[in-house]
Amino acid sequence: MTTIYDVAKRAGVSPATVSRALSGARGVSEATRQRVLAVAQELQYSPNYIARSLKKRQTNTIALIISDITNPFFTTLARGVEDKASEHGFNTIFCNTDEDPRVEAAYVELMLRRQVDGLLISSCSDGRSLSLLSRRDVPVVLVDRKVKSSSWDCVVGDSEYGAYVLTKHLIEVHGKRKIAIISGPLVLSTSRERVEGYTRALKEAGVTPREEWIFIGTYKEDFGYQATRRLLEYGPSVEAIFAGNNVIAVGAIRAARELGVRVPEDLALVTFDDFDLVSTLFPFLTAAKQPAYTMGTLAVEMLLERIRGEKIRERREVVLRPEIIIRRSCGCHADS
Amino acid sequence: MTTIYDVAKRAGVSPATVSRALSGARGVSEATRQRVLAVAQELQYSPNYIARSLKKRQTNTIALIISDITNPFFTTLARGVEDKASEHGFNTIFCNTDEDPRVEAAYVELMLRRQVDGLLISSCSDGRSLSLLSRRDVPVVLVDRKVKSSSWDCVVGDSEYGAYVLTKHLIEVHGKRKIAIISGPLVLSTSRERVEGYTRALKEAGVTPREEWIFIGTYKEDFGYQATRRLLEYGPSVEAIFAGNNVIAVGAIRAARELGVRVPEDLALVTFDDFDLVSTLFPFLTAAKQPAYTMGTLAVEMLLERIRGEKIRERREVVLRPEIIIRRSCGCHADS
DNA sequence: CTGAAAGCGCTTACAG
DNA sequence: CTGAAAGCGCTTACAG
Repeated sequence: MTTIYDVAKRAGVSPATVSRALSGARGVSEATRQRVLAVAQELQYSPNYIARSLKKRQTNTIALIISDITNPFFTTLARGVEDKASEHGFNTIFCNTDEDPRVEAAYVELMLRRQVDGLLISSCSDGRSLSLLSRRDVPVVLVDRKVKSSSWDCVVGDSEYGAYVLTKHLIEVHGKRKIAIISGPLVLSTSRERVEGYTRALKEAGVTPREEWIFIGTYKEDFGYQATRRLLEYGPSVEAIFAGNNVIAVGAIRAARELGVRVPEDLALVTFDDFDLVSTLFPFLTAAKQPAYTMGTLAVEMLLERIRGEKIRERREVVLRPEIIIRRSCGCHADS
Repeated sequence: MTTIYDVAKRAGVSPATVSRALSGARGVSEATRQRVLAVAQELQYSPNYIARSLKKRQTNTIALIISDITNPFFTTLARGVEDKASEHGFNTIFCNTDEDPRVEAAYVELMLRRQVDGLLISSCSDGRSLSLLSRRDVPVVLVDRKVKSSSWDCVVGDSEYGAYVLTKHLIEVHGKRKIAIISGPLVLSTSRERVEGYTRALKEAGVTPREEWIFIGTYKEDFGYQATRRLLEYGPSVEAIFAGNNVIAVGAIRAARELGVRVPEDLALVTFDDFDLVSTLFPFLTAAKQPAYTMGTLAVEMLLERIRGEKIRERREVVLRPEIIIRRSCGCHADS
C-alpha cells in the first residue's frame, strides 16, 4: 500500500507536512496543501486508520453487546445505534451473547483489547460479567437493562409502567383476574420491573397473585413455550398471560395453539415489545412497544458525550415510556 | 494502561520475551513463561490489539455491507455471519446502505481505511460502488446479490428457481394467469433472476406477460405499496401478485387491505424471503424462503479461506435453493 | 532460550 | 509554514 512516505517523497515534502495537509490542520500553506492533495490522489493514497488509532489512542469504534440481533427489538435498537454512530464517524461492532454471561464477559474483554472507545451494553447478568469494565475508565452506557450499583449512564424503557398498564387493561377492560406472567430472569431489571408492574395492577384490583401464576425463566422462545404448556396442562384455569417479552409471547402462542387453546377467545395475551414490520401485516399482539430505535440513538449520543470527555458529573438515567398498543390478542377488536 | 514494557520490567525480561511468552510462541523456557504470565496477571495486563494489528497487518475484522439490518432476511444472515466470524476470532462491523450506492461506496472506502481483512457485500448497485475494491487485492465475498463481471466468490440464492416454482404454483394449483410482479431494480441479480423465473413459468403456461403486470422499482415497503395501489386502482384485474421480496410483500398487503381487497380471496400473493419468528405465529405468507443463516456462515467460511491466502484458483459461486413454503396467501389452506 | 533493534504507518510537540 | 524526531504498543527477523 502507498503510505504517507510515498506521498511525501513524490510531493517533495516531509511526512509530517503530508499528515498535516491531509488532516486539514492549519499551518500548511495553501500551495503545499494543494500539491500534497494532488499527489495523494494520483497515488490513490488511502490513510491507514489502524496506525492513526494507535497514535491517537482513539479507534472511532464502539461495541454493542446484546443478547440476540435476531430479536426484532434489538434489531431496531441496533439500527438506531449504527445510524447515529456512523453519523458521527464511528463504526459499530456487534456482539451477540445469547443471554450467556460468560460469552458476555468474553466479549467485553475482547472489545477492551480492541480498544473500542466505548461500549453499549444490554447485560444478561447482574453485572458480574462487566467487572472488567469497572476497573477501567472506558465509557459505558447501559441500554434496555440496568445493572444495579453501577455508575454508568443508562437508557431504558419504563417496564414497571408498561406491565402495570397492560395488566390493568386485562383486568379492567376484559374482566380478567387469573392472570399469569411468564417472565425473564429476576437478575435483569426489566424482568423485576415487569413483575412489579404486574403485581401492582393485580393488588390494586384486590387480587393476590398466586405462585402458580408466576413463571420465572429466560427471555427465550422455548421458555415461553414450556411455561405455557405447563400452565395450560397442569395449572389452574388461567384467563390471561402477560408475556415478559416478544419471543416469550411467540412461544406462548405456539404452545396454546398446539393445545387447541384459542387466543384471545380462550386465553388473552399481552406482551412487551413489538414486531415492527410484521405488525403492519398482522395487527394481532397487544403490546407495550418500546421506542427501540430511539433508545439506540440516545444511547449513542450519551456515549459520545462521555467519549468526548464532556464533564458530566452525575450518572444519567433516561427512562422511556413504552407505547401501549391495543390490538386483538387481549380480546379487543374481536370483530376485526 | 499497562503495556508489555511494564510486564517486562517487572518480570525482569525483555519486551520481546514477554511478547513471545504471551503469544504462546515456542522458544521460551517454561519457567520464564510462567513468570511472565504471573506478572501479566498481577498487573492486569491486557494486550493492545491495535498495535498488534498495525504490526501484523491483520485486524481480525471483517465488514458486512448490506442494505438494511432491519430486514429479517439480512438480520438472519448477519447473525450467521457474526456467529461464524466470532467462532474464528473475527469481529464484524455492520454497515447499512439503505440501497444507496453512494453510501455503499463510502462504506467500502471507510472499511478499507480501517484495514478490515475482508468484506462481505450484498451490493445495491451494479458493482460500480465497488470499484475501489477491484484495484486492491483485499478478499471479498459477495452475498445474496451477484455483481456482473467480478472475480469474487459469491454465495447467493437460486432466485430464478424460486420465482419459477412460486409462479408455477399460482398457475397450476390456483389457475391464476393474470399474475403481476413487483420487482426490485434490474441492476440487481436477484431482481433479474426473479423476473426471469416468473416469465419462464408464465410462458410455459402459454401466457405472455403483459407490460402492465410488471413493476420494476426498489426493494422497499413503500414501492410495494405504491405499485400495488396503482395495480389495483387503474390496472386490469390482476389475479395474483409475485412480490420481489418480503418488504415489498408487506407494502403490497397493506395497499390491498386499504383498498378492501382481500388476500388471498380476491388477490393471491407469493413472495421471496420469510419472516422467521413471526411466521411461526402467523403462517400466512407463501414464500421462497432462502437459507439466510447458512448463506452468512458459508460466506464467512469462504472469506476466511481467502484471507488465509489459501490458493484457490477459480472463482467460486455457491447457489443455494430456497425452500418453497406453501401457506395461505396463495390461496392454499383456505380453511385453516 | 533471550535480547537489541527495527519497523508497522501514522501524529504531534518541539525547533527553526 | 516546514522538518526532524520521538513515540503509540506491539512483533519478529537477526544475533548470540
